[in-house]
Amino acid sequence: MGEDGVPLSTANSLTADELGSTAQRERRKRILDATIALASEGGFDAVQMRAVAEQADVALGTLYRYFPSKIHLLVSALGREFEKADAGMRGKPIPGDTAAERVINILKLLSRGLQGDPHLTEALTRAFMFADSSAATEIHRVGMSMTSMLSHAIHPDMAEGAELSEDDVAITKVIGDVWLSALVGWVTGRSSAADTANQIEVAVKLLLRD
Amino acid sequence: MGEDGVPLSTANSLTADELGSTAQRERRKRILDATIALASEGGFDAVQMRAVAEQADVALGTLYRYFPSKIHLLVSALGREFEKADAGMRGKPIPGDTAAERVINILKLLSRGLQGDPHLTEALTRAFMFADSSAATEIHRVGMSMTSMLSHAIHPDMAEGAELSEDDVAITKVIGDVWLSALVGWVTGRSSAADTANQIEVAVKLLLRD
DNA sequence: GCGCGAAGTGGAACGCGTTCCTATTATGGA
DNA sequence: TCCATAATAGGAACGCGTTCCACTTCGCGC
Repeated sequence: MGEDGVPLSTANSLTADELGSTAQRERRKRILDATIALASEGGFDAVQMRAVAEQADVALGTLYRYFPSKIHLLVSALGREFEKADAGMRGKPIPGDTAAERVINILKLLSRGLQGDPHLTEALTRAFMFADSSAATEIHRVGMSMTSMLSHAIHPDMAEGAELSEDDVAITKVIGDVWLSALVGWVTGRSSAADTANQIEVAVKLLLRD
Repeated sequence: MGEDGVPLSTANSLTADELGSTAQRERRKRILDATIALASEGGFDAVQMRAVAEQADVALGTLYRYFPSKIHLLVSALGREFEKADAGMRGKPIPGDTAAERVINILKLLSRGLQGDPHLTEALTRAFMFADSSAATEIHRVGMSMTSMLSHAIHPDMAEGAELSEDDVAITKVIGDVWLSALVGWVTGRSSAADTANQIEVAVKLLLRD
């Protein structure tokens, strides 16, 4: 469905660009800000649609016009945060002599950012895990940010639009998978932050041993 | 929490063994059967607590007495299915000359079993992803089955209670993670069954190249 | 057999995601 | 400027997970 980035016409969130008026872009921003704020305070359960609407100063119906479900809303918020993180990393060199070290460092940075706000992380991860194909567009954007950050770590001096080798793509995917699983383990209280970090480190070392 | 297998006293599902009377064990079985049946027909959404109660011929309150939430219910059902699969594999030799081949084969078997019943898989995976620490006991059992099956594939001639090397444990965990992520991707409609199979195969080959 | 506490029944009620409807307000073209 | 149309407000209503409660039945020591 939608093969390569081009979304089908299924119920999508209104993206920032296709919003005509300034007022609308601001509404959208207010909604996402409210979402992040509530998630940050109380996690997934605290992001209640009525509460988001009220805090963003929009009607419930309007909220649903912008984001067709709580999941879309949270995944979109996650996307915005990831893009922020990705943008923040671009430019700055990543510390580490080998690809493995750099990948571990970047994931640590990300994790620290996330674990510094456990409730937010819980909310966003839960949403990501629960999303179905109707949120494919939003999820794809998150995946792109992730890939971008990891490629950047593996080949720091690569040009912006350049592509990874097939093997590197495969490795990137696996690392992303492990990271996601580890995050789920942490979010669901199955493993500690230290376990999580370790789990990722072990996986990266197994995969990037050259 | 509950470090190694010994559960804390948090809200647990009533396990099969600690159920005194035969009538109770049968009630529990009826409930899990109803759960699997409903999940198999219509997936996560079709497993409605009222419907489960009715089909299992049990009052709603009783259902909640046995399983404190829909998540506990589904994860317990998943646990039963995994243990069934694990038990079914024991004894039978796994085809494949190398550890990698055997692991891939066993995962294919599992996936085929699961993908043969997409709705059921969707329901169980969703539940697993959404479970929090209060379902730690049930989740732990699923993890044990998974580990058992994978160890069996890596070292087919190993004694029952024997333990894997540290490296093998790490590899097992990573494979489990990838499998879970791939499954989530498939369940949420982000990737096809073929993609999923391929994703796992690539990961296993990356990890078990000796 | 009797009584008592635990377990089960049946159903009302509550919370939150979601849908829907009507009234009001912005917006942009003739 | 005025009007048609879309967008928003405000809020009622519905579905399903979950909780609660009054009542009945079961199991077991006396």
